[in-house]
Amino acid sequence: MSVTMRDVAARAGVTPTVVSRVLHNKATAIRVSEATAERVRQAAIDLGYRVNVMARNFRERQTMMIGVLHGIGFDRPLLDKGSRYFASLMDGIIEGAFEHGYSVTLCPKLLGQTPEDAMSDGRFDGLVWYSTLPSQENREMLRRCSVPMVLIHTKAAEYGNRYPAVTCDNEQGIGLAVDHLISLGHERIGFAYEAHIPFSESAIRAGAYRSHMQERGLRVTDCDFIDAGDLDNYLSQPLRHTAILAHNEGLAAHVLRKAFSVGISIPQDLSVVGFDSTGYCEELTPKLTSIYQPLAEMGRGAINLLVQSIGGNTPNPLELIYPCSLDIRGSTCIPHR
Amino acid sequence: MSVTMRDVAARAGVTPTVVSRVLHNKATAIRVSEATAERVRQAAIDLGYRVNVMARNFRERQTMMIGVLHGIGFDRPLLDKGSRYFASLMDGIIEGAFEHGYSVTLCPKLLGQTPEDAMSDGRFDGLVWYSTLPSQENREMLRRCSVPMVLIHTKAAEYGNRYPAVTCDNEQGIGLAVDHLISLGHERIGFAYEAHIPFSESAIRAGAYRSHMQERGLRVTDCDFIDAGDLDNYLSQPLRHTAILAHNEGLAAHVLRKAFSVGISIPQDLSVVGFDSTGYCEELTPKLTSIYQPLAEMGRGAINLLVQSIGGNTPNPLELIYPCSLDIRGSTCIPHR
DNA sequence: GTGAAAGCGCTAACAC
DNA sequence: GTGTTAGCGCTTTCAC
Repeated sequence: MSVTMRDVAARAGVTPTVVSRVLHNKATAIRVSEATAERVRQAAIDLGYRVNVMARNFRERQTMMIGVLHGIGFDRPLLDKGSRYFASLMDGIIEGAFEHGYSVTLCPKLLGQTPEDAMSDGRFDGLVWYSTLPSQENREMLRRCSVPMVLIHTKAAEYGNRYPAVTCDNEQGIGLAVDHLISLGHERIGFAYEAHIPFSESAIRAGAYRSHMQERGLRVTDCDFIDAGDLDNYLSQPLRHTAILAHNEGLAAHVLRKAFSVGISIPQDLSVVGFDSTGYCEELTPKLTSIYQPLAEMGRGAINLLVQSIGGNTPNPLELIYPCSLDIRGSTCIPHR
Repeated sequence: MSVTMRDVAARAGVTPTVVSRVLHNKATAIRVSEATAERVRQAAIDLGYRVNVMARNFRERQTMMIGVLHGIGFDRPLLDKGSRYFASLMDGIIEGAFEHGYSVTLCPKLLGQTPEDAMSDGRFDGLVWYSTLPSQENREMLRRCSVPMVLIHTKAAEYGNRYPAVTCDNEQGIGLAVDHLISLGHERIGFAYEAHIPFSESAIRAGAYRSHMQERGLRVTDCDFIDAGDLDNYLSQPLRHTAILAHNEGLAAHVLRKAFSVGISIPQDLSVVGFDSTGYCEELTPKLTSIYQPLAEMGRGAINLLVQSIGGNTPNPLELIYPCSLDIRGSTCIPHR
């Protein structure tokens, strides 16, 4: 049916071996005469020959494909609404991968019958894991996986330093936000998060908030942690805080909406700071002041580490930590009282 | 190195053939005794056997992969800023593909050395093409491509009805928007688009605007078409229109921003209607009234057609046209004069 | 410089 | 029910 090397070889009056050498630019290294090479090339063009990538992948045991386990443990869809978190990361990943000659496959669900199949069946040369849920099941899945992998938004230590990992500097980022609010004059600052979902970064951010507040001489009690599920209730009572720091931009946006619906003015009545700071923050009303983590760059950084792993090298460094900055927009101001 | 069928066969005391049959659930069809089957399964588990997907793909000549040529001819990145057009489509495509057992690979650039390689080298069982630029180069590339393909946002006729295609009903959508504006009392309605980019849909929408206006007894002249590049200039002069219809939501958002920067109030001074109506419109200020095309569903629909093609069937229908609706938000109101 | 031969792991005719 | 055999298209020793 389709044109193979055999056909090209026949037409050029050589063997498939030679064709292989010519078509992969090994002709000079493994000595093929220029005349022969030219004949082979011409034959390939005449016949409209194309390598069969699958045959080559099979033979070479590499696919030049990177799988992105995106959205494992999340409700889909992920790109078309709300926070641009995944979108930003994906842009960086796709770009980084293509620079190294890899293409990127999105896996909203796991491929294959079982988790192990999914990931270690030769389909991908490497994997990007960015489920942020450190469940026992995930841990088990990763343990069984024999393919190079990079973790995003997880500390390498969390999985025994067996995989390279990329995070932002959550502590520093939270510090920027707390200091910003304090410098505006806020003292009663709450932290909003989704208590029932054990995001590992969320816990880190919560901890950073607590310790940074205390360093600044501000008391933190359990009442200062606001669960996303309680937001309605929280906002319907007299406000306990003059500012809220949310663990990500999606939740911050949620606070904005809820506040609007019950007549609380942002930022006059309540300052709000988010985390992530993608284009989404620009689109909200008011525009959301947010801790910026360079997601696209983190995606590219993750690919760099992964490519090292795939090449058989120990990624260096094993962990890439990106500093955050603070994008001050319209959702924060000095407190009214 | 890794465990193969041979190993499993040896351990179970059978041949690879039997293993293949058992592990692909053909055991009953091709009669394998339950006892043997069980032994094989156990051996596979004991050994931690996993199919080598590449070997299978090679052998079976199918990869269960769909390639999405996204962003060909566009500046990257595409997901993290601005319109959610691509994001919405991708969500539908990914979801649709997974329902059929396919995974989705994103190709911001073409793979391989030449365009033909890129697409017909056995890597993908099918392709989604959603470059919206009907350039000669694209046309040539598609002509050479021997892999099943589906076009999004292009009429099948534009490529000789050789590929199934998915679009929205642009004429009907534009009609909804024009009628909405007319019913509010607008008569001077302009159409904004990017004149230098030959989006095929853009031209269709422009044509639909013209004819629908005329049907409603409103005159359209060349002055009613506003080029994106001229927006600054256009908005700095006395407004020629009371409403602007933009060819997509990205450009509509641009109008919103420009208007804001020169002190034109939307919608009081100028009503604005976009096209697409993704989550992006909700996030803008004011929220953007927009013609809705069901992008995620269109993505799924495209995959359905593609899967039919891959299966060797002529997609039926060859063309899927989705009706639009109108999402009225805050960027339109009655004209002041 | 070029070719012959073997084999990657899997599947499917076709025996028996 | 199970095994034998051949081969998908490619690359890579190793020989000449």
